[in-house]
Amino acid sequence: MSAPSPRVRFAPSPTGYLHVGGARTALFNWLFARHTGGTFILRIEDTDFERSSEEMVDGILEGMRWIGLDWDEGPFFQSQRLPLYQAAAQKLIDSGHAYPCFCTKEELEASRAESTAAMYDRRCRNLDPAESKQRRLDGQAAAIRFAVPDGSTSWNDAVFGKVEFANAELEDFVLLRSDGIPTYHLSVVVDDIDMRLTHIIRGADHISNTPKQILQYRALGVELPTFAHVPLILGPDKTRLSKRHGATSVIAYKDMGIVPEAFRNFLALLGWSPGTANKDREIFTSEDLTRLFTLDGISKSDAVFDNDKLAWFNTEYIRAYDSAKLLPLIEAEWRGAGFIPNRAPGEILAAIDLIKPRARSLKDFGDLFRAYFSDDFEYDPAAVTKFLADASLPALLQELGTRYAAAPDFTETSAEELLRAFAAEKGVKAGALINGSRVALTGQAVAPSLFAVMALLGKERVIQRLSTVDKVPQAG
RNA sequence: GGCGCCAUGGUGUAACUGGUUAACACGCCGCCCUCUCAAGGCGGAGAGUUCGGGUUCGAUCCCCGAUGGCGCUACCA
Repeated sequence: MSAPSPRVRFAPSPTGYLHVGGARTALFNWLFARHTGGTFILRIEDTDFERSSEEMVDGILEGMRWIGLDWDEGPFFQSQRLPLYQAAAQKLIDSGHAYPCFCTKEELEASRAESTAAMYDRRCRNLDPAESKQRRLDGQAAAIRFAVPDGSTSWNDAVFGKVEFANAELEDFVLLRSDGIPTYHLSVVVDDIDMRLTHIIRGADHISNTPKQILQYRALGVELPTFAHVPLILGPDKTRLSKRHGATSVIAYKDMGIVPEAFRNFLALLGWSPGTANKDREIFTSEDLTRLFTLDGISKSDAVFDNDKLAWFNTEYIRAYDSAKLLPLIEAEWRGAGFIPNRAPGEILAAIDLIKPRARSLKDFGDLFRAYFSDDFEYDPAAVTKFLADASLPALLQELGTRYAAAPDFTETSAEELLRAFAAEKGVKAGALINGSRVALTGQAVAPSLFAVMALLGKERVIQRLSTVDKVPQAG
């Protein structure tokens, strides 16, 4: 019999938006599934009704779609599978692996306070089964606890190797709350079994939970899946990534003008490496990633989220993107910013091609580069100060404008020839005119080669913007 | 506190089962190019692998301890 096709899952809890760590976990599962030809399942762990919301579910799905992760099965909702967990709990009770606990919150506190290990003292574990049954029949609420056996529990983690816990460290944890709702410990195991998962790829914060789950697999007589724990992502100060460090939701990066493939590429390399053969590369397409991804490339130590590196990936992707592919992303950015371009589609694509090598974010197309898409743009005061401060410049540039108006043709080459001849004639440096013109035409000190910009904008606009250069507000 | 995990320049990673001038990328600095800024080209600083022991002819790599960080320790997930 050959090994079954891998089945993996991403199982977020909709108590918040898809955050960076969750996205990376989802990505690794997805890459693993795609690499092995396996199945990627999406499961929503919404058993905490208080904190879960439909809005968060939508947010998570949106985040996954944004980074390009599609799932083969689901989304399944645990809230709709309650009978499954209850049946499993009953099975565990029947087989002597679990028992009802009638302790109140106060009793539990007292129990933990008395115990040296600060754990529940299992006082309900040895209740007479008949008595327990009667008390439940009488309507007394009971939580179902797992009866942790003696000994120790270990497994061979695909990332961390052998991990072992003494069972004495484990409390008789709750499987089913007294209201019949399962806890995480029960529902994950039941679902992971029911969905026939072969590999559990999840955050390393679950390492300590794993023995509790393994104990249930054994009690249920089910073979263990392969566990692969993935190191966590930390903030720049090496503490757990949180709002304190800035954006933590994946969609926030979309809103910051990050291109999805850049984000995915960046994320993939956080805690994973394609190995020696590819160590000189960092840019990987989705296809590269799925081809190269294996569990043994996952590292054991936590990784720090580096915004500078993300920004670098972003510029690389924006530059490499075809303008036609970039356009929808830019249009979304424009819509968000309330900006309406005033150009023909062909001109827009040409402008994107010209300026994309200089963009660091999709946002740049909506602010820094407005002058390429509209006649309604601002002049950057710093640029004016830097290149347009000379009092003699406006008049010169206006005169240059009239020369362009009188010129028979207007191409990148002819525009440059004319300007340089004009500079020589006036005894000024061509550079001064070029830089001044750049600010007059684009509002920015940073732009592509001036004459390429002129050719793009067209003769009329160049003349227009040069003629009104004296109206440009001087800074400060 | 208890238990578990981790530890290579500022950051992400590499270094086959112990033998390398400890490599690559981001970031940083400088030079070239140049009409600005990026890009690109060239060069540079920055770790002797957290610290201390041990094993070994020889440890980033194996063992022990310490330290630090993180995680878990709920009728949250």
